[in-house]
Amino acid sequence: MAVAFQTHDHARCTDSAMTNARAICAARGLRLTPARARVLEILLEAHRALGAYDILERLNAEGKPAQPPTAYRALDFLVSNGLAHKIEGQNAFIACTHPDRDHDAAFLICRACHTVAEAPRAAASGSLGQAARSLGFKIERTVIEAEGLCPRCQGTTPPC
Amino acid sequence: MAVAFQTHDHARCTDSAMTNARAICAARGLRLTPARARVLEILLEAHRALGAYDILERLNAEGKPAQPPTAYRALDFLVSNGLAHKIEGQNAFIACTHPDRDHDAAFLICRACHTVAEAPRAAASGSLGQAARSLGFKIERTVIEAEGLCPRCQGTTPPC
DNA sequence: CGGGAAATGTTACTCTATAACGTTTAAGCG
DNA sequence: CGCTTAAACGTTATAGAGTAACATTTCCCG
Ligand SMILES: [Zn+2]
Ligand SMILES: [Zn+2]
Ligand SMILES: [Zn+2]
Ligand SMILES: [Zn+2]
Repeated sequence: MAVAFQTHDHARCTDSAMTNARAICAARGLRLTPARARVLEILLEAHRALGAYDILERLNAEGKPAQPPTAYRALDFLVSNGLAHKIEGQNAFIACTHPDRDHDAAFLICRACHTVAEAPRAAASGSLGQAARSLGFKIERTVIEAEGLCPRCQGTTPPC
Repeated sequence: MAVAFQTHDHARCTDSAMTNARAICAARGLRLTPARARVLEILLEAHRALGAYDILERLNAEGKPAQPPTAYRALDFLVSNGLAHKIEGQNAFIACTHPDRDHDAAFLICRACHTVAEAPRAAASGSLGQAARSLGFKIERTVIEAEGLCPRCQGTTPPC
């Protein structure tokens, strides 16, 4: 975990993540189309959060002129299937580092180098500070938001 | 705490919050100007997160034509001084329910009625789930983001 | 092969947020 | 009190993020 904070063989890191993503999609009957795969690659290469328009720029730089919906559709797919996450505090997206299952996650985001480490959700269920401390990460600001149903709305509202 | 989930005398609730805000600003030498006070009132009355443009609409409805910077400046002031918070997951703002000090906070947001309860940061340092359970809130999705300095960037980067 | 659903392309638009600059207001001081 | 100066505000324009709507293509499945 938190490989992002260590120097590592990043080409390998990206490759194995792509292979893993393909396997996951195959297993679940999901279509990792070229457009979606390319966006995931872009996210994996960056190893940090990218805005939808950053991704668009990269796509356009490759000769394929793309409009916003192209990027957002791919991102929606990746996020809904747990292959990427949205960093709400930055309106940006990042590839998931352990996409075994649909999951919420907790993030440690460096404001200096912009590296993002994803902590398994369990670490944050307990104390986020603990996870940070064990990584040597110094927290300056947190965004903690839980969405769901309040006591009054339970039972009176459809589950989705 | 979490008064938002209970029916309560909301006029009183709003009044006392405004009085409190005035006292805090006086004590800290901050200027709670009419524009800022009005935005805070609007937030308090709503008792839920409002977008900057929702606030603008209300301001304009009162005969004072206002442009975006007017709302954003007031919101920036309120947020930097701990009198309001930004809900990143919704690009929206909410009045703080216990603005004794500058603080991060954790939020429980009902997706049905949009009520927002602010849990003291301490509750989330431990387990957010625990705080939610004790309120009867059913969590469906969480946004947990910590910003700060990663091990590599500490010492090499100015503190602000 | 054909029918239908999923995915894409394309255009236009909405919502969110800030830059930049000039004017007003008001706190602080001799 | 009148002066200085910084903070606050008004205004215009523009940047950045996200979506609606509809036509077209792709591809799965029978
Ligand atoms: Zn890597
Ligand atoms: Zn993940
Ligand atoms: Zn608060
Ligand atoms: Zn509710």
